[in-house]
Amino acid sequence: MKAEPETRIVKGKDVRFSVDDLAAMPAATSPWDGVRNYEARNIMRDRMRVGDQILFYHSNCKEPGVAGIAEIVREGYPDHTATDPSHPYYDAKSNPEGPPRWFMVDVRFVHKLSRLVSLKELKQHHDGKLRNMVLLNRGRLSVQPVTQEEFEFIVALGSSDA
DNA sequence: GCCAACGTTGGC
DNA sequence: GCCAACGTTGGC
Repeated sequence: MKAEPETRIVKGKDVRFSVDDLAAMPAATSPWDGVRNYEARNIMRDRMRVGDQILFYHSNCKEPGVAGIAEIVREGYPDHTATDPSHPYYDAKSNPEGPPRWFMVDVRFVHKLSRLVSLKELKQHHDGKLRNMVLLNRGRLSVQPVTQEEFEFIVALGSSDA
């Protein structure tokens, strides 16, 4: 799951959200709101289960890469920020009276990796263990599937010295 | 700030 | 249902 760790102002509000920001939340837990892509939404709505772990990826920043691990603590439910006109992620096409268009999950901080596993480093394994990784083959999707093998490989990288 | 990749919109 | 125009993502 991708989030932007550096300050970015949308509609007057800072939408920055880093792995440290998650850790600092009450109960180290936060809704993953603001996803406005149907494929990403479907993954949150239909595939994520309580207890699943996710890689917390920092995007659109100085050093993009996997920064930590979180886990799903609440399964897909409507993203109410879509129908709040004052919210940075307001979606004018979402009808508060109709069926919800956008969904979110709640995630809880698990731990940071000992070191950030940068996109640059991930790319070094594009011909190897990360051959099929969606992040490298497709990019541009803010919630995307990761295989068990990819997950373990990246966590192992982030647990060792560079 | 640039721009490639790619998702969405909307006319036809 | 096609596809050109447009908007967004996100690395660099």
